[in-house]
Amino acid sequence: MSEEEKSLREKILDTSRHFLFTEGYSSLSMRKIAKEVGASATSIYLYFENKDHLIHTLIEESVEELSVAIEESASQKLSTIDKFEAIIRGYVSFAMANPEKYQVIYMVLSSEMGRYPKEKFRKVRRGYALLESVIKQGISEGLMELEEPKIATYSIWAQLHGVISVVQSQRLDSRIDKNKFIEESIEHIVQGFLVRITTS
Amino acid sequence: MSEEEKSLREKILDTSRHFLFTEGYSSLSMRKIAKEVGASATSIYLYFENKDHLIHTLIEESVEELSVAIEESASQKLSTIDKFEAIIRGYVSFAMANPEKYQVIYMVLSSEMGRYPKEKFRKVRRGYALLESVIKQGISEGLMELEEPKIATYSIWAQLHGVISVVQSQRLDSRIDKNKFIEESIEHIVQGFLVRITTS
Amino acid sequence: MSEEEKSLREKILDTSRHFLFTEGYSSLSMRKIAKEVGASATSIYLYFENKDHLIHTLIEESVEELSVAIEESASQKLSTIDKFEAIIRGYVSFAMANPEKYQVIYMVLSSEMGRYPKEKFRKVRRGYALLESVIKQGISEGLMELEEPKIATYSIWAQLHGVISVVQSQRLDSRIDKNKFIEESIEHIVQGFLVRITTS
Amino acid sequence: MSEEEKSLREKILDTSRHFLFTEGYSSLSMRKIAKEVGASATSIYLYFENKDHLIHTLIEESVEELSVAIEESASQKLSTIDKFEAIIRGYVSFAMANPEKYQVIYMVLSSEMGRYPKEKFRKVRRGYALLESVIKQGISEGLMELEEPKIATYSIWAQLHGVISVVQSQRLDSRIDKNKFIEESIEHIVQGFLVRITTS
DNA sequence: AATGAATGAGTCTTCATTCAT
DNA sequence: AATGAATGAAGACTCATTCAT
Repeated sequence: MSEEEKSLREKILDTSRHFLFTEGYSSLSMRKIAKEVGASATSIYLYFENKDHLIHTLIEESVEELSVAIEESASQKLSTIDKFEAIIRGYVSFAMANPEKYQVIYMVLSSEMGRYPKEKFRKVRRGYALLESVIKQGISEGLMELEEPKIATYSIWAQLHGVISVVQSQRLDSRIDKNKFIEESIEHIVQGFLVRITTS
Repeated sequence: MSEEEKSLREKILDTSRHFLFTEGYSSLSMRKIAKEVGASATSIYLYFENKDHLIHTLIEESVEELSVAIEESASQKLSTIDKFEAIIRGYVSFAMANPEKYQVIYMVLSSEMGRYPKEKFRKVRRGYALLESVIKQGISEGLMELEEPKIATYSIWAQLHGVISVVQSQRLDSRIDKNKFIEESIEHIVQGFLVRITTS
Repeated sequence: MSEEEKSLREKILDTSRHFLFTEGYSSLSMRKIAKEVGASATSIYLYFENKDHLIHTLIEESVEELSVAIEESASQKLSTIDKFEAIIRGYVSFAMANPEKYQVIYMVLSSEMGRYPKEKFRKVRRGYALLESVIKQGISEGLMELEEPKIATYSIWAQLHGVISVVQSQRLDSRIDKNKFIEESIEHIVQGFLVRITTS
Repeated sequence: MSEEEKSLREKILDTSRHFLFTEGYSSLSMRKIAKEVGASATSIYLYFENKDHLIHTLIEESVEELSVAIEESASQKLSTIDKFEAIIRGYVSFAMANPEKYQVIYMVLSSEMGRYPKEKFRKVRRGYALLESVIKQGISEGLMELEEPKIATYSIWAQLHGVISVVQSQRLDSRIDKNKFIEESIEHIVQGFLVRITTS
């Protein structure tokens, strides 16, 4: 019973996420989802109050998974510098391994769907908070020289997002190797924040 | 007469761009546009063959303006390092001064609207090409130490886009000052690509 | 329940057929049909994929009914000459008893709607084939003297159609009695194909 | 001046007739016509009050031409039997030589466009009247044995129309040669009306 | 737990026609 | 003689959602 139930719910979420990824918000339709999962359109309403709730659930789950991924990645490291990199790489790895889930987080939040309840954003903050604390630690250890750790946190996030989204939206020049592009971008971003005495 | 004429076409473009910015592609409708400009929906078809053409025009114009902005910004500088920074700042300045036009370029190109004619993308490349050439010059002058200028070009672009889009989509923490955020981000991005012999 | 259900589909078909007959293909509209049957335009799409499918269903059903009518009419006769006449009269009787269904078959097939799937025409051939076989039999029995039975078959069909369509499209002189006109026309057509040794 | 004028008017008529023939009444549009003739849609209204008037003109002209063709054809013959056949062949020849003009007469008159002013039909009668008078003559000469010449007239007309329309609407089996089909049909139709003592 | 029937509002687009020039 | 601008009405079709079962 609850098995079957969960199964359909899951199928609906997966299908919705996939459509969102491949065809965009504007052509996401309850009927298409229903058809794809092999149920009636009405059935979707048994699990989700309406289209917005369905999408909100999608976002929520993705955000949660991303947060967990980052936390796990960081928890395996000991030194501050390793944690710093682990968070960054954890973020990118999640995005590349789960493009559909990653995209859902950003795609839908923009202008298309402003009604996403603000309180639910708390969860998103978990990741930011973790990175910020590591950066603060890094400053105190002299690894970085930053006046505003909060700004640095958001800036790193933003730059990473830019890099990932360029790759995932296929705007990257076809002659460029994706992995190399990502690897080099990460290095540049990290370098941009580290104190550069190392070379001396 | 010719004043009035140009005016409606322009009004349609402005209104469309604005709706695209505030409400997204999915809720952009010919009827809404018409209502907003105070004309009948039919009238739009006097100036644009259909919805796609209208949007393509929007994109084309924005891309063109952005390209021009970057080129002008760079042309006023002499040294390579100044040109490098001028391109970056020209890009960001355009984006911040014309958020709607900037967003149009990226928003609509994603999955929602894949049918944008590939040939028209040539124009977009103009900016990339300029930055790439400056980077190559920078390498030859020993300012940067990069193996793949093309990757660097795209990486910078991507990072800048990430920073701008975070600000424009209002995902930035409300306690952070936008201008400061942008300024610091630019500095970090630039630093990430320059040779750091300075400190030695 | 299942009564009501079948009813709406049927009502849609009947109404469509009637509109097609009275106002022609060009002014047949989903909205009008919906209004007439007392349902929303959307509801039509519950029973028919689109306008074309609706019309195709109409054609298919009419063709089928006509075929059956002809076959039944012929099957009740024994001699070749009787079968020959029975087919002709069966055709005409069906057309006169079901003018709307008859017209649907021809009206819509013309240039207005070329996209009727070719394979579905097989059914139409059933009637032709039957008449052709009877004519061949008639030739072998010396009743008719024809070199090309296939041409004769189509010619009879065409002439009958001309006669019926003149009547049904109300192009007949108002002073002429319809039934008499049809009766005499049939006789002339039949005479045109029989060997005229009788009088000798 | 009147040269140019007539030229555009003529072009409009020709184009309309052609569209009517190739695409049917439902997709005949003032704008398409205008585009095709290289004028503005508005210009059509300089020559024709509205769409209906345009089509009526089309019909009127075709009817007139057909009438003339039949009359000419008949006037060259002396004997009644020759006149009889000449009318029939004149009708068919006109139809086959001017399919677009022929189709206009029948296509549009049916249900699609019932509003064609009844009085204008007088002209159509000219052809009927001629055939009827020849048939009456034929009866008095003992060539035909018919009680109702008016019915015979209409019946011949109807049969011929059936034959022609089957050919022109491409409903004829592709294995049948058109000319042979028409020739044989005419012969059968004629035979159906002649007294058959001749063979004895 | 699941669905078939139904719909009002909305989508883009086309049409014949008018009006001022 | 000719036209560009404009529009109200209508076209087919899609959508999210509700309701009774």
